[in-house]
Amino acid sequence: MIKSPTLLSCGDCPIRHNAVCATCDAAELAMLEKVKSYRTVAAGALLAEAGQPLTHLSSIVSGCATMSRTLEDGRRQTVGILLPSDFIGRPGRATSVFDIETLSEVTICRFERQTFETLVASTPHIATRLLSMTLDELDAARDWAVVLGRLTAREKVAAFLVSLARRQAVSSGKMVPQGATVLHLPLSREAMADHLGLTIETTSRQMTALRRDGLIETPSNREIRIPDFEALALEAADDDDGGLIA
Amino acid sequence: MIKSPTLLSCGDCPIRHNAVCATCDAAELAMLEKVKSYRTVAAGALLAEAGQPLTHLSSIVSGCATMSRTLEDGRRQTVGILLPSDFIGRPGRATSVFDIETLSEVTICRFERQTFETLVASTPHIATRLLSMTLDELDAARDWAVVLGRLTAREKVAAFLVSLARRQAVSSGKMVPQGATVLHLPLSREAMADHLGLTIETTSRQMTALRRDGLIETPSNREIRIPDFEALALEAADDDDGGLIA
DNA sequence: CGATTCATTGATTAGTTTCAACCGCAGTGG
DNA sequence: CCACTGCGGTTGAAACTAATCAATGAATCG
Repeated sequence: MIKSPTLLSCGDCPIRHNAVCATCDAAELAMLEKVKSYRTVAAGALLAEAGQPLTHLSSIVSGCATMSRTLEDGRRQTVGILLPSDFIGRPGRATSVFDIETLSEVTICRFERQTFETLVASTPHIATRLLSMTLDELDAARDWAVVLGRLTAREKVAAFLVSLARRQAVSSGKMVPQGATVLHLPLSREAMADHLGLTIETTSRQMTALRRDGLIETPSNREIRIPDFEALALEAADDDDGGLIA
Repeated sequence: MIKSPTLLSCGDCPIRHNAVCATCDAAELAMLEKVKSYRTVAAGALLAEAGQPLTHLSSIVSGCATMSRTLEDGRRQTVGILLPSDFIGRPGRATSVFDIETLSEVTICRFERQTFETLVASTPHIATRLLSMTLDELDAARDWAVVLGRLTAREKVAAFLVSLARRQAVSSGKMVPQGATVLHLPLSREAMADHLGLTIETTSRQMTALRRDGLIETPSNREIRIPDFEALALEAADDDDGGLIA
């Protein structure tokens, strides 16, 4: 399950400019360098479990994971898709509130909780960045509440593809997807359904419907081509214009 | 709409120990005192509008408000119920992402954005407290996603009453509601429905059903008596035990 | 007292879930 | 080599939950 990590210096780190360390200067990076450690985990692993102690805080360096909660009777809701530069764990709380499960092989950059909390307290660059990231996540979580509470199944699926396309566009440099876009789906239909508050079947049907209507093409199950991004965004009913407000 | 504020010193402030200023010392309070101003607004006022500039950040001192978004076609989702000590506005962003609407007469303690952001940068006690509050809100937003995505109408209504009872218990000193509890509903059925992702009619029917089943009593439309809090919590299916993890 | 607003209740409809079957593909072992 | 099995995904039919449409009741306010 846990593979030996590839050594990486912060300067070469792919999430150097997006993660919690984004605004750190050279001296601060040197401190982080001393206390960080990488870990690579196979797909399907539990990085954290609801109610269980979480000894390390970490950033996703590569790969994809979900944050979810499962009710006693088995109903599951995924409350977040974790992609590179996303943060795992909650400073100031010793146990995890959600399950964190890897969807692909995932490499994380981790810090022992106590060490990290000391660092936050003593390094304003990190504290400020953490606050900013947390505020962004809060906005995203509330945006998602609108999707879960008020959109139809078709709109939910469209909204999910649109949000994923936006995140992949951001992390690959170009800020906003436009016109034709190709999208790699890091999730199974089941994981999508868990995030959308739908069943697998409904999710699949809506994917089929979007394909039938020419809004998406599916070269393979995990690849989506969006011929006209704006048209798909329109299906999502969410009047979010891409979050360019900042 | 805007009434003349009652003068109040921070030491006497009802949210002194719960708001963003909770961990400030006397010197820090003195600084806040100089730059704060109170404002009291009638029920039904818009404190902020999605997409519009938000010049002040504030804390709710008394009263109740909702944070919501409305889609072009009129569908509305409330993403948060704001009660005393809750924070309004997002440091680092000049415009509001949501509508903030008062449900009752509301008094807020407000700070000009620039001033507050300077204060956050220079006062670790405020920055830390703000981070901690934001993290709590993030957890709450994600918890609510589970409600919106996976609970039935009956469970949603029960979950809402349970969460409101918990918040009112916390703010009135006792930490956890137990046995028989009386609850003041600051929201109309419509506001409840908007928060639950349901229609007014369904919300009303589920209230009736919970009353029929003896889980709640309704002396008036805005008053709920919960004879057995644990029984109601059980109806909510949400295995949250009250968030005592902190 | 009529008008208005908010809440409840009933009947019907629509959208999503549930139950079930089937397909395509990859891995496995006779 | 190829039937067998397991898994993820798709599709169909029936069941069910919540939404919609419509009417009534209760409370508040000029």
